[in-house]
Amino acid sequence: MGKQHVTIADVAEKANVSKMTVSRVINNKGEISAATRQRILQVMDELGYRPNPIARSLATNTTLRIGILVPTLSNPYFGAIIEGAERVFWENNYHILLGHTDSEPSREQAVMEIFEDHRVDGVIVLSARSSSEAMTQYVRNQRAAVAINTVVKAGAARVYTDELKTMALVVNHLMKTGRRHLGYIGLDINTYASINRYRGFESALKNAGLRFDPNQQSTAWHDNAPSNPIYELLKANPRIDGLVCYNSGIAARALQVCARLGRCVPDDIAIMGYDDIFLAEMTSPTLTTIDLVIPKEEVGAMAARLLLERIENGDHAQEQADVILEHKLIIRDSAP
Amino acid sequence: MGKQHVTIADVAEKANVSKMTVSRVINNKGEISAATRQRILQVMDELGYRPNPIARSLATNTTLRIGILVPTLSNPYFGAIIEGAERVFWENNYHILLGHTDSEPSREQAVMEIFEDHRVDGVIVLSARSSSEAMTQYVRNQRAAVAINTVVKAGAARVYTDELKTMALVVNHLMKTGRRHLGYIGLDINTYASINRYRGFESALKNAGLRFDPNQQSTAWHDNAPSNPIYELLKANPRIDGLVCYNSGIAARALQVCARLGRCVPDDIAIMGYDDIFLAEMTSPTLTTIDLVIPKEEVGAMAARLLLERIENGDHAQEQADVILEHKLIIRDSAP
DNA sequence: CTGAAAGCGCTTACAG
DNA sequence: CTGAAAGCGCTTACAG
Repeated sequence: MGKQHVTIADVAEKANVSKMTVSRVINNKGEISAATRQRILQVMDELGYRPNPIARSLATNTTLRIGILVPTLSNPYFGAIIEGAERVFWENNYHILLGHTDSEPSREQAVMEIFEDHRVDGVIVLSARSSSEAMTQYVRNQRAAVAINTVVKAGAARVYTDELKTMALVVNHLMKTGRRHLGYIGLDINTYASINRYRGFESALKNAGLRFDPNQQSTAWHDNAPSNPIYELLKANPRIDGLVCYNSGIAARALQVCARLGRCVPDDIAIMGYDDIFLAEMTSPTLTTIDLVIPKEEVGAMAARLLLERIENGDHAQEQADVILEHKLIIRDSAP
Repeated sequence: MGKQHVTIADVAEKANVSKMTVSRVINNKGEISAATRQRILQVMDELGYRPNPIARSLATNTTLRIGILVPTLSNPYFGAIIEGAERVFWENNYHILLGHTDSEPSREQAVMEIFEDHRVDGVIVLSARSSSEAMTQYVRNQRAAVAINTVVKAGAARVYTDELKTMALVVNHLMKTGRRHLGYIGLDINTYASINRYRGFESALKNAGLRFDPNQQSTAWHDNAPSNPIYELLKANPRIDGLVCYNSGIAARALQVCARLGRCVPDDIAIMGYDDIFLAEMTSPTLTTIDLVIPKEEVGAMAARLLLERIENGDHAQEQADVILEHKLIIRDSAP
């Protein structure tokens, strides 16, 4: 049925003091005699008093609540980041209001407005897809913000992956092992990562002196596509001897396609995944991938710390605190 | 910087009416003349008025907020359930306060108390590990509750998997394909699923007329264990010709162990996973598993609907609405 | 059809 | 060291 809650007035009455005095001991501020302090603490204990955060929020205009905007929870990538952030928030008595957009960019605005309405003290935005202008506006209406892999011009600390540098790492590895005809399988969504990973691949090829041939690339991967773009790509471009995949799930599918086409991995073709998930160790051959240098949980924790700092300093005027995340190679059998 | 918010008083003043009247149009209740209604709506629009849910919560003692207790977000199993629930809540204007326990049973109480403090209208509890008595108590202090794969005596609608029936399915499948010496690899945690899956395996063996030999079972799997319990088990029991694993991740590891031991899957030994994740299609051989008959998102959605019903009917006196989740076989190559 | 008053459970100046 | 009053932004009876 839910409990009957005891209020500050109940405590005040039983302890024979004013609500003001009770409030003082709750918040540990202002002078107060040791005796009454003790008495009040005891009464609070007897009555099982717990302050009502809603009333406090209304009075102080502060909520100890953080909004996290996330496209999906089915992807453990986001789960791990949120988990890392939550640990920091938990220690600091902040709680999380979930802002799930169900991977619909059109819901991002609604979610950000709900954060405003609920007066969250700050927001963390994960891989949002709104335009830079729109996101800058949404963020300006928040009290503090951290954007992870999300384009935003100002008003937020930004944490993002350096896809150009990462793709250079990938392409160099493939070059060093003798591959010269590189293909790419991307993802058909407009996220920061998707766009920049592809761009990074393109410029890494150019920097390496290789020709970038759009016909050897496909950004059309879709889990429920009627045709299989990996199959089409490899079939149409038999010269491809190194295939870079947007993520390790796609790379695993690429292994299956190679088996179907009778192309031997890694002898005929090297396959590279992205993100070192459990799956990467379980395929055969196992997948060579790249992974964040720091764990995803630590990315979340870092974002949380940045946000708490911004909440305390209380305005957006402070310098942009950009944090750039780097990747490292995890070499296994698909691209030794 | 955050926005300056306009209040009901601002609207009232500009529209030349009382706050009461504004409140009536916001909530669409009570009689009101079409003219003033129009005027107020227009003023609200001009001023960009949005009601403050905190103030409303304080006044109505209702929050449109749901607490979800979850052990971890790194596991997409929970992510999918929460995602399904969120879609239902979103449609009904409820929002989610995240109650992450970081897989620490000791945090469950704290999280449930935070839910109380924040006056959530209801809670969903996922795979909690507190004792049945403790959980019953925590749940009694909430306004409404749904428990998924969590032991609780009363006060909550319960949604849970029928592990006995499921294990009968698994064991029968292995029997039909000629396996007679079955082993089990469990997980070393005290969850509803972990305990009952093992029990289910035991009773399925007995019902099938097979001997249950504790030495052929291991519940000690741990991702960071110094030794590999799968290896130990198979090494010590070379007669095992069918291995049932607590989940598909463990089953994938078992495939690796078999390769190491030179045991051919499925000829020498059949391997069964549990939960049909993407990984199960990507191993070689691919994994035979079982999976929920309805998608995990639907489990979440169902739990959300149950909870909303209970919130509306507003008390725990109503009958226990137990929902039992069934599984089906997904036959692949590791146990054809 | 509309409004003045009180209240939800806290905190914030301001007095003493 | 302690308290009376006002206020945070809403809603809920109660009047008229």
